[in-house]
Amino acid sequence: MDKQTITIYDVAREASVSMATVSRVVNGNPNVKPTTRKKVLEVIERLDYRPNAVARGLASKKTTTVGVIIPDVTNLYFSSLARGIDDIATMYKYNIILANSDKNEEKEVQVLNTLLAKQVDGVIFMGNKITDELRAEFSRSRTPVVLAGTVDPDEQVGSVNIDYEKATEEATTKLINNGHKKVAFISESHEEPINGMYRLAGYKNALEKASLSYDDDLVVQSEYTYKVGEVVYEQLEKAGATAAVIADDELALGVLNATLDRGVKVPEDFEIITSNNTKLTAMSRPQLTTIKQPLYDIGAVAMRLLTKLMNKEETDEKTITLPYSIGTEGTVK
Amino acid sequence: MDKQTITIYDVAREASVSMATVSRVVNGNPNVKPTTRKKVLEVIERLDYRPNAVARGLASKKTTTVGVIIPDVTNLYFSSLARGIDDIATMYKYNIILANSDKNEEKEVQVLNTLLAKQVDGVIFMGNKITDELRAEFSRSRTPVVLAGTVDPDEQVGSVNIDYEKATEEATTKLINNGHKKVAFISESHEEPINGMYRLAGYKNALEKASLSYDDDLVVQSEYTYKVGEVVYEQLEKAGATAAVIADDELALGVLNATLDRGVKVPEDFEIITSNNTKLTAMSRPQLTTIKQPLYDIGAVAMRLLTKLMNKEETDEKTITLPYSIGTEGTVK
DNA sequence: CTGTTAGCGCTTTCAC
DNA sequence: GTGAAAGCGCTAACAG
Repeated sequence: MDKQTITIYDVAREASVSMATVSRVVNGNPNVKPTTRKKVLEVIERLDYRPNAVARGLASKKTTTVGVIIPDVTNLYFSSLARGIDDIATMYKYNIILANSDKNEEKEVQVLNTLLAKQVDGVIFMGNKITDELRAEFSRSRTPVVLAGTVDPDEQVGSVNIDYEKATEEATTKLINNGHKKVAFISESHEEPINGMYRLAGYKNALEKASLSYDDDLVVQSEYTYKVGEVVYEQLEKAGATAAVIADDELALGVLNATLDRGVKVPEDFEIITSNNTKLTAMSRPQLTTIKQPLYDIGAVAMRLLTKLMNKEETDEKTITLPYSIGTEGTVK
Repeated sequence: MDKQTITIYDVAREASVSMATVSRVVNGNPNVKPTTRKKVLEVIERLDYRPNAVARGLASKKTTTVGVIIPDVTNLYFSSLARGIDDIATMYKYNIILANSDKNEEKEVQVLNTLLAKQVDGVIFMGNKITDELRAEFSRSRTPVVLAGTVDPDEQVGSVNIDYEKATEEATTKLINNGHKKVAFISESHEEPINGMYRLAGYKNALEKASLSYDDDLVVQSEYTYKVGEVVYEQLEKAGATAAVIADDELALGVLNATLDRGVKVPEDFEIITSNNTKLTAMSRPQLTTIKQPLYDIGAVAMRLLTKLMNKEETDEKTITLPYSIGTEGTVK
């Protein structure tokens, strides 16, 4: 039925050695006489032997694959992180099982469980809020977990982020310094720690430092989609905002275009700073100013951290904060 | 060391049945007395038993995971296909191992091999040209393969695409009908069958039907990046083009912005039709007209086809062509 | 430096 | 309807 699959045993027989020896040469174990190694290698070549990673995984209890939970691959913010993750994973000989969660708590738990059932050596999680259930699953398994672009106030697992509070404060301040008195803040639900705890706090800090009062109408919670740009802009207009810090690039672009479509001049009459530094920010006209998060690096560093955790290496710090700046992209790759 | 992992054997003992029976209830085999099933289920619950998918994979020779080779997840065209793939995969209880290839032939072969070593039940390939080496690997393994958004003239494996030739012809004709005499055609290397064989042919067909002569200067081969838009636009300007069919959305957006930055009116003085229907097309100002490929569906149908192949089901047709249209996106999701 | 021997945790005949 | 037993293909002590 299945194509005659050749096993380590076949190689051993043909090379007149034991399977242990074959295993050794396959795994690069130095304790093999060069002559023997050569002989085995020849047979492997001749028979076109390919080690079965599943069998190896069962025997060694290591699968060299890590699970990656992502809200949506078609979201440039997350796919950029994913790219960093995959590159570093490949560098360390890991593969990635990618699963979309749509930030749906039920799916997240469900997917985490199938990942663990598949014996992944580690998990990288991107999402929102770490629910209690999720946190329980994380600690129930001994599998290391790293959050990328995702924070958990209860810092039990590894994580890589930027300082959202400071970044948002800086962005807001920049707008205020540009003369805006009514700066709006738009993000998804404040239930999410990144928004509710950090970004919002940063926004408030900036207001306070500038002695501006906080106005509820200037704080809008919205889903992160391009198409709601219209609606959001109308709310901002009604509230009299002349500038906005927006937590998502697609949404920011939607607001930008809605603004332009109404003949409002950007940035002269309405100024926007967005937060995710995806390539979209460089593709709009005018270009969007953004909190320049090192997207690829967040993913890459998260994966690197995970490799350390998987190897039980000493790690100085499990909660990593990467630097950011604010500006426009000069060029996109 | 490892957390005391509980196995099927523990469950069997606790439930006073054989592991065969436990296996049966776990796998929903009907040949189990309801009472027994209930008892086993209770023990599973109590012990919090989770079947080890790796062991299952080794014993059953099925991993319920498929490999997905993608040029770059951060490319919206491909990530949209990937989303369709993952959704259908999930629906059929498969997981996806996602690997970026950068369209690099060496990486493609390398990654395919590690995927096969991991005993994936099937492979979905997105890329360019299927090199001979790749084709050899495909047929050497018994693992079913489906190409998504990728054609192989030698139709040995499954594939899902649109009719690139007809679509490009239609796009070109549309531009010609809008009064353009000098329509350019921009794509990546003509070595790629999609470009060299189909799109280019479609472009030529359109010219011919309109009795326009083919002009080499109007045919540009360029990498698919936003930033080369400038350079490409300059070539088009020099060649006197007043319109262009562009094979990639990021590139098209680059050209669009370069055009606008020069004060040229779009579409009045320069008209563009792009080809990939990514959300970028709706986010530009003006919006880009595009060949509206059903991106998500291409991925979804490819995955569905793969499930059939993996189950050795009868399939009417392994080469699937999906419909397209030409226009602008009214709204983006 | 190399071989022997147990498993890894589960599926799958084959009996009963 | 249920159990016993033989692997799946490989790693990892443990000898020698």
